Amino acid sequence: MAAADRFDEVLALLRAHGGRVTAPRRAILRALIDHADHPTAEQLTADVQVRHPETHESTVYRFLDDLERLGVIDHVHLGHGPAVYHFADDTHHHLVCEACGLVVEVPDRALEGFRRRLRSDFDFEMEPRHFAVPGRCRACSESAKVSSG
Amino acid sequence: MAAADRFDEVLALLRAHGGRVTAPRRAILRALIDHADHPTAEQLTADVQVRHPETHESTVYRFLDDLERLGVIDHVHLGHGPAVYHFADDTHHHLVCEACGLVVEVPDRALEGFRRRLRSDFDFEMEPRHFAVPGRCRACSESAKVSSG
DNA sequence: GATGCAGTTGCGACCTGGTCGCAGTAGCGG
DNA sequence: CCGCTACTGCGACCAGGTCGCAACTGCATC
Repeated sequence: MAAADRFDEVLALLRAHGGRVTAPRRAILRALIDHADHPTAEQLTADVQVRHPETHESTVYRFLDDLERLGVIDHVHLGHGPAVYHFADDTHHHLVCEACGLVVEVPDRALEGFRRRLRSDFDFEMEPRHFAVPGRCRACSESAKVSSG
Repeated sequence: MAAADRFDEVLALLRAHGGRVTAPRRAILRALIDHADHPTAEQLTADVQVRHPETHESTVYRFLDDLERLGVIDHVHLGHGPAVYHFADDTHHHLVCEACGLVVEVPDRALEGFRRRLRSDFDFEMEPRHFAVPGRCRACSESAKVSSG
């Protein structure tokens, strides 16, 4: 989806649900779209405050909550530290290296075998959208082996 | 391992590393051993304070950190909210129902297929010891289907 | 283009979960 | 039973986020 389309589409959806389009909301949505990767609420607040320094963090949190309720975005906890946000139509999961913080995105279907196994063996429906799967990237896992061996 | 053995063994290990055995530490370790499931630091503090009300939460956190550094215990984040603690020799992983909070323990080997897949396809070594795997238990996943359909 | 009112805002207080510096206390090796 | 040093209780502090409130403003209506 083109960024301009997304911008107008989200605002239309917001209005359709009785929400109002305000200057802070435009700026926050713009910041979300402009961030290619996974921004935190703090990063988005900082981006918005470059042009609108009076914008308060609580405004950002509240609008992010609204967008999440509308199904526009999701938030993910990558580990300790703040949550990150991304558009909900971008359906992937996150692997996070606990050593260097690298985030690897994996498509949902990569989970299918494991999900089936947990379903049949443990009556559990895995859904790691809200929390990332922790571990080590190859580089960190190899350097750990070298330094400890 | 019998509880009494574990108690003495941990204290011996502590002393072997230059640590001291104090009344608060005995009480915290006792509370850890007496908890069959996965207590939070707050629960352990409360348990200890039944008999030793002067015990401070920071003492509990510090001793838990020490025990973790000694490899005696691990902490796991089950989701939002406080971390829980368990003995490190009890090597399992945690599936947590995000709806009802149910914790399912799974042995490490249940992860092997998925771990191999992530390793070969994404150069990633999954190690979900420090964060639980989120999802829904069977009951919650079925009641969600009913109420939404 | 003025009016009204509900949705939104900035602000500051507050919350949870946890950490830290400090001065005083107390293990435990000698 | 001394003395060194680890440990303790205490309170302040921190990150990340939430909430109540009074003021403001989008926007539907007239």
